[in-house]
Parts: sequence; C-alpha cells; structure tokens
Amino acid sequence: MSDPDFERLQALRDEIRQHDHRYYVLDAPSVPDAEYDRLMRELRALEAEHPDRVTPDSPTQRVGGKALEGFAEVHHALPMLSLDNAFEDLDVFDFDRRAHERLADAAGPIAYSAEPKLDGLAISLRYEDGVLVRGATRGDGTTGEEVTANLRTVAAIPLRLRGAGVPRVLEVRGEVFMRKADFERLNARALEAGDRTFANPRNAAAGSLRQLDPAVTAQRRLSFYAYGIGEVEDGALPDTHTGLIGRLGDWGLPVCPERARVEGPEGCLGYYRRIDAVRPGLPYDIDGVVYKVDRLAWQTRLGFVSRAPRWAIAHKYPAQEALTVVEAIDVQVGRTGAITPVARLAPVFVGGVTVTNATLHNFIELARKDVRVGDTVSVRRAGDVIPEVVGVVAERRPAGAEPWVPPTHCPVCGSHIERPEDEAIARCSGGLTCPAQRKEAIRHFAARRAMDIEGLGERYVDNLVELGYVDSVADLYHLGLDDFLEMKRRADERDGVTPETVKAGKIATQWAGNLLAGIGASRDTTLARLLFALGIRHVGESTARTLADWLGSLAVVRRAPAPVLRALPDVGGAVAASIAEFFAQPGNQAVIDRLLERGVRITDQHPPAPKLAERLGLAELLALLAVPKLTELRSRQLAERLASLDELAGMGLEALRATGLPEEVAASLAAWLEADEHRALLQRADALRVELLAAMPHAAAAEAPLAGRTVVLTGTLSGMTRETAKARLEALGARVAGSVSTKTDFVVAGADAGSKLAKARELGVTVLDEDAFAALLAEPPRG
DNA sequence: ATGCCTCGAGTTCA
DNA sequence: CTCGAGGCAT
Repeated sequence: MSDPDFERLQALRDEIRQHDHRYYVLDAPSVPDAEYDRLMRELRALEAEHPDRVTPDSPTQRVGGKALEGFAEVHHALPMLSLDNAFEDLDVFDFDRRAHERLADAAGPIAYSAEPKLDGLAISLRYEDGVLVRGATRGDGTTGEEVTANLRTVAAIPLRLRGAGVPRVLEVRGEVFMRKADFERLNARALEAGDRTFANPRNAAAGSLRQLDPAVTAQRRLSFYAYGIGEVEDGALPDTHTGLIGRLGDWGLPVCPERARVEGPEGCLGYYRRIDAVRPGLPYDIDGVVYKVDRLAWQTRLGFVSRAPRWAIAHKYPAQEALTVVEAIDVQVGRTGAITPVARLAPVFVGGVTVTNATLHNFIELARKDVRVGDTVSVRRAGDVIPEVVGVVAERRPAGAEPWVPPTHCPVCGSHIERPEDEAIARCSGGLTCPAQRKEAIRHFAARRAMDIEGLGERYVDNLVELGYVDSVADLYHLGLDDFLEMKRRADERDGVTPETVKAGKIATQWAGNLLAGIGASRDTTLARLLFALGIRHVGESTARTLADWLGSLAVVRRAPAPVLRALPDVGGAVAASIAEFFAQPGNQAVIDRLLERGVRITDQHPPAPKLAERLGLAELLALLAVPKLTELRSRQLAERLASLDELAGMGLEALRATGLPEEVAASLAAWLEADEHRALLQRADALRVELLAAMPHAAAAEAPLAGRTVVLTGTLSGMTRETAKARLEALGARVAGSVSTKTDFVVAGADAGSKLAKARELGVTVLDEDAFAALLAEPPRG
C-alpha cells in the first residue's frame, strides 16, 4: 500500500469517527447525510483495495455481513443489577432514610446523581485497550447474550475509545434505545413497504438488537447512553458517579445530557418533577428517573439486598394514560353468569395500541368511580396489557349526565340479577336457561384446553344456540352433516346473506365436514379435560386434574359426596359444595349420560390414588363432614369408638355422650344427625369411602423425578410452546404454577421474561434459562 | 383469626 | 395481567 493511500485511509476513518461522534454523542451533526455517505463509500472502496488494512475498529466494520445462527451466552463477571422501584414520594424518603442509617458518618444531605430511566435495553460493552471487543445484553443479570455484531452497527457506540487514561479493561453499562423520531421513521417506512410496524420504540429497539442478521440492525437507527461501569482493570477512576459518567463522556461514550447532581430526597423529587415536565419534549421515551448515591465509596459500603443495590432506586412515573369519551356502558354475561360492565370508548391510542373497550370490573367498582355515559375518562393499560378506566375527569362531565343504573335483570334472558351480600360480582340467575350462559358454556366446552373441538368458533356456537340446534353440550355429538348445512342455510337466510352459488355450497359442505371431524376427534379425551369442560363452578384446569388424579374415574367423581371431595388437596368447602351440587342436578347427570352414549370416551381412567387412603380414615372423614363444633381433635376421639360411619348414623344423644364427647359437641352432633339428608350423606360418604379403599392398588407407583416440585414458566421459550413445556414438566411429576413465591422450586425463564423473573430473583429462587431447562428435560434428576 | 399463596374467571387487541 | 375468593399454614 502506498503511503498516500494509507494516509487517506486514516484520514477518512478519523473524519467519519468525528461525524459519528458529533451526530450521536453531541447530537450536533456537522455534515449533511449525503456527504457522510460519500465519505463512507470512499473508505469502503479504499478498504476493498487493501483488505489487509481493514481493522475491526474501522467505521465500515459496523455493518456486519453474515447472519448468526443464534446468540452465544456471556457471563457477566459483575452482575447487571435490577433496581428497586419507588412509586411514591414516601418511597424516596424511605430510600434516603435507609441510606442515612447505613452511612452514620454522612453529615447533611446525601448527594445523588439523578438521570432519566430510558425505556430501552440494558447492555454491557467490554473495551480492551480501548477497543470494543464484546457487547452483551443484560439477560437475567448474570448471563446475557453476545450481540457484539449487532452492537457494532449502532453508530452511537464507539468502536474505539478516545482520550487519555482509558483502563486496560473497561466494561461500560448503558441503555440501547430508539429515539422517538427514528421510531416514527422506521414505522413509516415499514408501513409503506407493507411490513408489520412496531407498537413502541422499546419493542422496536429490542426487536432490532435481537436480529440474527446484523445488516438488519444496521438499518435501524439505534441510540445508546452509558450510565455505569462493570469490571475495570488497570485504571484509575473518579470518586463520584457524576465524575465517572463525565469521564465516560470524555472517552467518547454518549451519556445522557439530562443528568443532574441533587441533594437529599427533596432534591430527588424536584428532579423527578422537572423531568416529568419536560418529558413530552424529550427525544426518547422514559419510564422514570434513577437516583444513585453519588459517592462511589459510599455505594460500596451500602452494598446490595439480594439482587438490587441499596445505593440506587428507580422512581417510576405512573403508567401512560390517555383521555377519551365514554360512548356507552354495556354489560356482558359470562359463563358463570357474571355480569361485567364494559365501557365503549371513542378509539384512543394508549400504550402502543388503539383501545375501544375497557372493563369496569363490576358494579361496585363502577359506582366507586362513578363513570357516566358522556364522561371524559382517563384510560391506561393495566400492567401494559388490559385497558382499564382509571377515573373520570370531573370538570368535563357534560351537563345532565346521569349516574349509570345497574340493570336488575339480565339483558340477554331477563332473569333476575343477584349479588350475594359479601361478593363484588353480580350474576344472572338464569343458569343454563340464559342463552348467553349457554353459549359461553358450549364455547368453554369446545375450548382448546377442554375438549378441543376444532372448527367450532364463536360465530357457529352463537348460531347453533340461537337457531335451537344445540341446548346442551351433549347435542354437539348427535348432529350430522345435514344438520350443520341446514343450520348454516338458515343462519344465512336470517342474516340476509345473498343466495348461494354452487361454489358457496361447496365451501359450506367443506366447513360442515371439518366441524364434524373436529367433533369426532374430540370424543376420545381425558378425565381431567372432560371435568374441566363441564364448566363446574370453581373447577378450573388445576382442580379438574386433582379430581382426575385422585379419584381416577368419572363414575366416582359424579357420585362423590362433598365430604369425600373435601379430602382432596386444594378442595375445601366451597369447591366441594359446588361440585357435589353440580352432580346433584339430574339435568347435568343426564347430559353426562348422553355424552357417553354418543361416544365420548375417557381414555385414562384408573383406580383411586393410593395416597387417598390416608386422607379417608374414619377420623379424617368425620372432620370433613363439617358438623358444627366437631373439631379435628374431637373427630379423632370419636373415631376411636366407632367401627364405621354407619354406626354413627344410628346413634342418639345418649350414645354420643357415652363416647366421651363433651356435652355441647355431642348435642351439636345429635342435632346434625336428626336431619334425614345428613344421615343419607353420611351413609353415601361411608359407602364410597369403603369402596375407594377396596379399589385402591396396593403397590405405590414409582416416584416421578420431579414429584412434589413446583415450577413457574415465564418469558418466551424459543424451542417449544408454553403448553409443551408445561406438559413435559407435568409428565415428570412437577406442578406448574402461575406465580412465583417462596414455595417455587425453580423458574424457567425464556426471552423477555418480566415481573416473574424479577420476583424470582428477589426471593432467591433458582432460575433456569432455556438451555438449562432443555438439559433438565433431557436428563431428569433421578429419584 | 390472619396473612400468604394459588386458582378461577374475566379481560383486550392484533 | 389482575382481581377476588378459596385453601391452608401459622
């Protein structure tokens, strides 16, 4: 390479770096884009002639070439922490007070470094001898993903640090985000190209950074601000956080210009309000501000609580809300008859989506908020998902707006609406005579987690019920092709759909065929699915499984009296009563008979679980009868004097006294036994008890590898669906729960895990990433 | 009695 | 996801 060429190469690189720095770090572009592009093109051409001169820190190396297979894991030597959250002023005062308590020698207010909390992705950048060698996402804080190739394409991230005093090894922590303007440009372009758009800048930034092809990342304009450091070797650093961030800026790293040094909690709150005021004008989205104890030596002394530092806290802004007008308040009738008021809203964009409906939960809640038709209300997406009405803007209430009057009768069937004294939810009393409840019951029956009838969507359920083809779920199983076609024809007629063409007829036939096949395929099912599908109140997937596992067969479940049901784990008085009541209805029994007659077949019935024996001892069952004053202790006493429950049914007050029970217990029991229905219950319960104990297999099944373990799934697994993961875990004997607590044995965290992961860390619960989970499934622990 | 912890049920939008 | 309510440990 000739010297002039080499000089030109260096000059080009320097100039481009200057422009990058001015544009991304100083936010003050010095040349038009076209000029910048020209420089880049020249550099690329020159480098193409001299491939041996291409260095990793050359600006051209930002745009990576080849797509990755996946991301490698990176272990963070110093974990990337999460922060505790403050939501109210009081939380900030508490935070400051705790810091003061641990820094007894701190005279006067503590100085804090305050900065906006950007809504982006936390990353770590490793510089060795000033050159970027590795970039990684935060991941779970301990282990992240290696995204160096993608981060290289982020122009705001210097590939080489400038200036003096750069440590030999320096890990920089900061946030990758997308500016509002860049986000809008990206979405506008996507819209033009017919691609899908991103809901918000955070999603766009996350999606862009996780691109396997760095060339895609390169086309998205991502930004970066440094806000801290990780590992450092061989380097001297300032002794305050403010000084540290200033130094990072000196070395060419972009840092947030809105930073401030404030004193005491009052200073923090002042900053919080100042930023809130300018928030709409900021070029990026934020979800709060962060305060850090400024003096680094003090940070060290304060240390950590589990995974969060005691020297920093994130002060969050309330979730973004938007104002809109209530056009109407409707009520919906759920499967259990629950009446839910829903606000119909003028469409409004909030939290990344357009909202037109928002739940008002129940009458009490609605009355408390006093929402009226015509009101201007504030709407937010609770937990960033489900829209809810936060409150009414009182000043904007139109004159003459009347308080909303809850209906007294079901809008669908006209039955009375009842609300038990101590419950918040009002219910239609119509039961299955109410078409709304019937539809919901059938839809529930057909749902994927229930009988899984493919092809039976909401519209068809509505039509089948409205036109009288289906009254109960059993009716689904005797309809034939012709019935479905006839129904469709009548539905079309009713809706005024144009006369059928030959082609339409063909499509209808195909639809009916598919539905018939779907219904047929659902006939073979499991006991748990069928029990869940029946829609018994208080019996969800989990309870249905408990019933199936412990009792083993439908025959037993359908005639189990409440006390026997109460012997099962997680089944108490309310649940047992609900189940027993369901099966006490002749109509429900008839539906089950018809289901079986029409070919519904339970494939997994088995004898009752052996472990049931210890829960169905005489004493245990006595306690489960729910006789007033008959405590567990007294039940045990009584049981010792009895050979069977039958015997008890024949006992009067005298005989009971003779067993040594205290007078009032004996009296209470005698009174209870007077009722015929109670004696009948006693006998039924005892008969089933004896039968179950006799039917029980003696050999205990081998212990499953994960028996007794509770697992929680969170985030998105790339290798399998949540359903599959759940099934695999359950096959190993584990229980899959929905929320993390101290009882959770471990959490499986996929990508973009949220609050559950945070909670797991807070509680110190073991977290498995996807690889570890795969390993566990491949080789379960023995025993 | 009290306070977790889980489950059930209802919910929105793309 | 969030709420209420049921179950159960303390």
